[in-house]
Amino acid sequence: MASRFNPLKADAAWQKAWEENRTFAARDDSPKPKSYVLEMFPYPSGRIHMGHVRNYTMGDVLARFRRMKGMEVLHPMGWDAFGMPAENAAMEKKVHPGAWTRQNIATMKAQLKRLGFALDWTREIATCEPDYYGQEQSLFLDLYEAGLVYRKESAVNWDPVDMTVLANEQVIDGRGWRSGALVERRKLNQWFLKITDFADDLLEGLQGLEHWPDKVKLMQENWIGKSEGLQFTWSLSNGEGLTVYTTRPDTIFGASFVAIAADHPIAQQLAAGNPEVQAFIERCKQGGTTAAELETQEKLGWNTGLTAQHPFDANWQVPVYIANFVLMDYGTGAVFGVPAHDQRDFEFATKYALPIRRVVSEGDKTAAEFDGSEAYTGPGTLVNSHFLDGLDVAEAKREVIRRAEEGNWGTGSTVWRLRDWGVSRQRYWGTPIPIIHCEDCGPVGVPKDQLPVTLPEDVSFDVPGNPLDRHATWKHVDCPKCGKPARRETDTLDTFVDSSWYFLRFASQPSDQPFDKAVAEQWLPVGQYIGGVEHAILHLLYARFFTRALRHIGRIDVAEPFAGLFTQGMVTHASYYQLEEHDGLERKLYFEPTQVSFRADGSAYLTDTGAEVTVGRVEKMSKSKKNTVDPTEIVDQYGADATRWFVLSDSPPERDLEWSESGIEGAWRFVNRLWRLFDGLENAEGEDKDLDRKLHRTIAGVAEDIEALTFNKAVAKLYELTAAIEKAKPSASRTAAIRALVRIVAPMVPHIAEEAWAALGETGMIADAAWPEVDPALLIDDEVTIAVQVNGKLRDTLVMPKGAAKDIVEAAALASDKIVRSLEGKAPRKIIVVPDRLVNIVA
RNA sequence: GCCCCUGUGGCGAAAUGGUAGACGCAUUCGACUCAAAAUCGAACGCCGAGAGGCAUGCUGGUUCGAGUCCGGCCAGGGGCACCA
Repeated sequence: MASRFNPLKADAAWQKAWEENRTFAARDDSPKPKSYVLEMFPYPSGRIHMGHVRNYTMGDVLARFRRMKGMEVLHPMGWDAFGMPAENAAMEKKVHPGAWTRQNIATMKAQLKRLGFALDWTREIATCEPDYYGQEQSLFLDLYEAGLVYRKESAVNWDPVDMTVLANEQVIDGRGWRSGALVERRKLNQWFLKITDFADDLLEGLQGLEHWPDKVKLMQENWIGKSEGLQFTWSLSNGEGLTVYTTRPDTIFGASFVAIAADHPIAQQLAAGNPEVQAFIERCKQGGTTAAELETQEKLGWNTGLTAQHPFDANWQVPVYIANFVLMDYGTGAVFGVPAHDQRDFEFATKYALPIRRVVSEGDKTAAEFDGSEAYTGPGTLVNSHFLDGLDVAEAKREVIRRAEEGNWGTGSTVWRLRDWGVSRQRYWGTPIPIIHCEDCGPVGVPKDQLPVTLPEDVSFDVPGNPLDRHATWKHVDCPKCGKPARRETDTLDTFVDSSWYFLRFASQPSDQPFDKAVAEQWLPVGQYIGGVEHAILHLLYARFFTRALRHIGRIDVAEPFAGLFTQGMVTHASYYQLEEHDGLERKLYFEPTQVSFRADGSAYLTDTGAEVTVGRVEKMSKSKKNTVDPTEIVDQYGADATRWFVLSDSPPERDLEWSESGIEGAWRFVNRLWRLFDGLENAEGEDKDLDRKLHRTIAGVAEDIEALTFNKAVAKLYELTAAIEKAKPSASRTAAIRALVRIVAPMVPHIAEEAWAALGETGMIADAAWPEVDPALLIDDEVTIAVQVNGKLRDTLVMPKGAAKDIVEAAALASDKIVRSLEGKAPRKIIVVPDRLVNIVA
C-alpha cells in the first residue's frame, strides 16, 4: 500500500472504472426493490457552483447508500436547457443560444463527473433537444384535446421603446432593463393550462405527502388559497348590474365604495366618451405585472359618478370607483371596499375621504365610528350590522350567503387564489407551441406525425423581440385541416413545462412516445426529490399539476410525482457591484467574488484596476448577480472526496449556508486520517467491547442520518468513531472497525473507499458492496448518566445502571453531598424522576 | 404589501420539553523536528481568585423544568405566478 493517498489519481481511476462497468446504470428489469433518487436538474448557466455541489452530493450519498442497502437505484441527471439567459448571451456575445447552451452542458457535465457522482448518464436529457421537446409538444396536444389548454387575454410587461415583452426579472424599478423606458402592462392573447381544474385535488393531495416538509405544504396551501366567499350583483344607478366577489360577506354593512378594474367592461365603456377616464385608465396601466409591485404601488381611484345600491338597503348608495389595485384577473374584476377591516380599502378610503365604518368589534371597541390607525382584520363579533349583530365572523358569513341565495341576488362559492397557468412566452429559446392559426378553422393542433415542430436555426438577435415572429418563412404554413395558408404559433412554452415531466422521461425514454406507462410506473413516484427551497411553490406545484393532468388523460396512474421531498437551503454569498449611470438612470454592474479584493476595514476594490466596489447583500448564488463560487479550484486542490465531505459537514442541509472556504482544510485532514487507518490495518487479536459498541452505534446512527439527510450529524458521528479507532489499542475489534469504516464512509467519500477496498483485498467494487450489519445487542448501554437538579438547576450527576428503579435513583440523588448542600436543609416538596435521564427536586 | 423560514461561543453548529455548546474550523500552549510542514497532546462561552453566577436575537407567558411550546417585537433570507 502506498503511504499517501493521491486523490487526483484515485478520483480519475475510479470514475473511469464506474463508467466502464456501467455501475450506476439503472436496470428497469432488476428484481431488486426500486428506489428513485432525484435532484432538481440544473439550468446550464455556464459552470456549476457550490449550490449544485451541495445539492448533488446530498442526493449522491443517498443513492449510493440505498445501493448498499440492496436497492436498484435510479439516479439520473439532465439539463433544464431552455431559458432566457441563452437568449441574453446570444444578444451580448453574438452566439447562437443552442451553441451557447450545448457548450455549457459539456462544461458542466465534465465538472459533475469530476465529483464522482453515481449518476446514470445513459438516461441524460437536455430539454432543448427535439427528442425531448417534441414529446412535450405531443403531451401539450393531448392536454389540448382533453380541454385542459385554452387561450385568453393576459397582461405582460411591455417595453414601449424596445417594443418587446419583458420578464419580471428584466423590469428594474419599473423600467425596462435595456431601454430604461417606463414599463406598462399590455394585454396579449396567450395559452393557459387549466391548473385551477385541479385546485381542490392539489390541495387535498398535500395531506398524503407525509415525507414533505410542513413548510412547503403550508406554502402551497396558502398559494392555492381556498376560501369560501360570496358572488353577488350590485344594481348600478345606470341600470346595469355589477358582479363582485368577496371573501368577507360578513362585512357587507361596512361597505363604503365599490371599485372596478381599469380594464373592466364598465370602465372601458365610460372611457369611450370621456378622455379624462381614458387618461386615468392609461395611468393605471403603468408599471409591471408583479404582485409585489401592484400591492405596494400608490392606490389610485377615479370616481365614476355612478352609484351602487346596497343589497340589504334600497336607500343606501355607495360610489363606484375605477381603481388601480383591482385586477381583472382575480374574481370578477370588481370588489366592494370595507375600509375598517381591509388595509388596502382603509388606505383608499383615507385618501378619498370615504366613510370608515366598524362592523367587527375589536375587544370592547364597538362604535360605528372607526378610531383605529389601520384596518382591523382580526376576529370579533359583528356590530352595526342589523341582523348580523352578535354573530361571530364565520356565522355572519354563512348568514349573508344564506340570505343572498334566498333572495336570489348572490351565490356562495369557493374562491381560489390559484390562477390558471399562463404558458406562452414571446421568446425563441423554448419549446415551440405546436399550434397553427387558421383564419377559417381557428387554432389547430399540429398533427402528431408532423412533430416535432423544431426551432429554426437561422435566427438573429440583433434587435429586441421574438426572432420566431420575424423569421422570414418559419411561421408561414398551411392549415392542417383545410390546407389554406395559415400562421404558425410563434410563442414558446414556459420552461416550467419542460421541468414538469422530465422525471417521467428519465424513468422511460422510448423514441416514439413521451414515456412508456408501465416502465415509468415501475420507478414512480420519485422516492426522494432534493432541490432548493426557492422551488417550494412554482416548480413543485406545476409538476404536481402536470402529473395529475397526465393521469387525467390516462397516460399514467400516478398522482403525486414526488413521494419524498427535501428542500435544501441555499448557498449564499455577498454580491459586489458598482453603480453605473446610463442615460441618466443608475444601474448595478456586478462583479464576481474572484475579481474582488478587500482592505482591512472590509471595503472592497477590483483587484485589476483598484476601482471601488460596493459590498452588496448576502443572497443566493445566481448567475445574474455574479456571486457564484466555482468548485473547480477546490476539487483540483483537494480532490473530489474532500470536497464532498466538506459540503456535507457542519451546516444542516436545509439551512442557508453563507459560503466560506474555511473548513476545507479540515475535510482534507480527515481524508488523510482515514487513509492512515486503512493503510495501517493490522491483524490483531482480542476484543474491545467499547469500540464494538461505538462502531455499531455509528453504523446505525449514520444510516439513520443518511436517510433523514442530516449529513452534518453523520459527519460528526464519523469523526467520533474515527477518533475512537485511532485511540484504541490493536485488537480484532479494531481491525473489524476499520474494515467496517471503509464501508460506512463509502457513500460520502467513494473514491478513497474504493481505493481502500481494493487495497484491503476485498472483491469487486465497494459501490456494489453491502452496508454493514448492525448487532442490536451492542446498541444498548448498561450505564446511564442521570442529571440531578434542584429547582430545575443542575447540581450533580449520577452514574446508574440503565433502567434503575425510580425509588433507587431518587434515594441516590438525595444522598448526594452536593444535593444536600444545595437544599440548605429545605425539605423536598416534590421530586420528579425521569427514568434514565434526570431527577428534579423541587424545594 | 402578502405567504414561508431562520436567529445558540470568534466562526459552522449539536441538543425525543430534561446535564446548552457534541463534532468541526480558527486561536493559544506543549510534544516531535536543526527548522518547517505534517502529525500527536492540551486549553478554548462570558463574569469571578473560588464557591458560584450569567448566557440560545429582544420581550412577556405556559411548565417541576423552555434553545425547544404559545403571544408580541426586531433583524436576516426565500417566494409572490415571465429568473430558474
